[in-house]
Amino acid sequence: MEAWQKALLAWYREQARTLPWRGEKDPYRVLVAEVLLQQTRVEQAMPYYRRFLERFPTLAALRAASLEEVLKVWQGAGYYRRAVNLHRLAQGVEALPRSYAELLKLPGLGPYTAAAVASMAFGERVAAVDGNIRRVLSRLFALEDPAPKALQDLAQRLLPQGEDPGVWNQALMDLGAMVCLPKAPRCAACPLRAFCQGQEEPERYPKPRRRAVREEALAALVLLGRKGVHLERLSGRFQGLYGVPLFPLEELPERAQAFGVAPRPAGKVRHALTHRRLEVQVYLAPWDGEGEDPWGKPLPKLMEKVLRQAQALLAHEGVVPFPHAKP
DNA sequence: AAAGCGGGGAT
DNA sequence: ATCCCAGCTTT
Repeated sequence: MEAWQKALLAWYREQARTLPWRGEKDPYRVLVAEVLLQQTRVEQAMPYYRRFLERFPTLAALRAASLEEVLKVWQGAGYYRRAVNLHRLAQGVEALPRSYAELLKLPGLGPYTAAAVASMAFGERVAAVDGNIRRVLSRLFALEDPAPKALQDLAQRLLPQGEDPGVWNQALMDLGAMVCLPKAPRCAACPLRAFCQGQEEPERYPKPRRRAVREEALAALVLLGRKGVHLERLSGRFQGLYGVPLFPLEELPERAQAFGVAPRPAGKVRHALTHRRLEVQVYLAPWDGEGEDPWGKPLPKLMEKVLRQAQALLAHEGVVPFPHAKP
């Protein structure tokens, strides 16, 4: 083992974060943690991790649950396809496979998650490369824009012999999360400062990847039936969750005609996604149908905003359209 | 290789 | 306001 590797492991023994899934060996629990952590901050994932495992403590419990129950627990965590895939995975396998290659075949598991489960739960010697490790290795070796495969190969070569690969992967991740920060890295406190080729200009490694944020003009149609509001199961964006009809603003006339309603404007709602700014005009119309109480359904945050907007207007007019307004 | 897919915390 | 997070899937 090289000096810098020993230095990192020594630092990790002292400074490791204490997290609910640290030291976890149950592959199902590791899997749930890793899927929740995909593009999601540790602090945000934590409450979902506890709630999800309390409700679905085993793969069998998840298999026995309905998709809607699973999405209800996932509500608010974002990237809902993750929950759909996790549920589908539970239907598809009796038990989790024990190798990286087999894990990689499961829905929703890519190179990172398969490697994380294989190394942490099964001790397989495979490097898990997440955003933290990409940044740490880019700086350590002054790589401006390493290709994913090159990075994976590099990380694999760097795995120390005779060390728990799960511990090693997590040590690199903790360094990225606590010391080798994206902006304002704490190089003075870094156990690898004597070995780092990028510390003179850490902001240069890795080169930031920017994507344009685009504006999108949408309309949401809140149809008020006899018992509540008309809900659809959403596809594409917010896949699997429920909400009122949502479509490009210019489609409003044809959509209204298709439902046989004459909607009136009820204000607008803004919602930000990672690379989209949504401006949603809310429209309201009485509707010849049943409808339902939306608050018991798994709803994306955007739909909560839309429904609150509609409710606020109606409350102002003295109407209570659906029974249990969310507090 | 690039785009689509949530939500929220840090700066 | 912008960035980016223990990424994956589809095009």
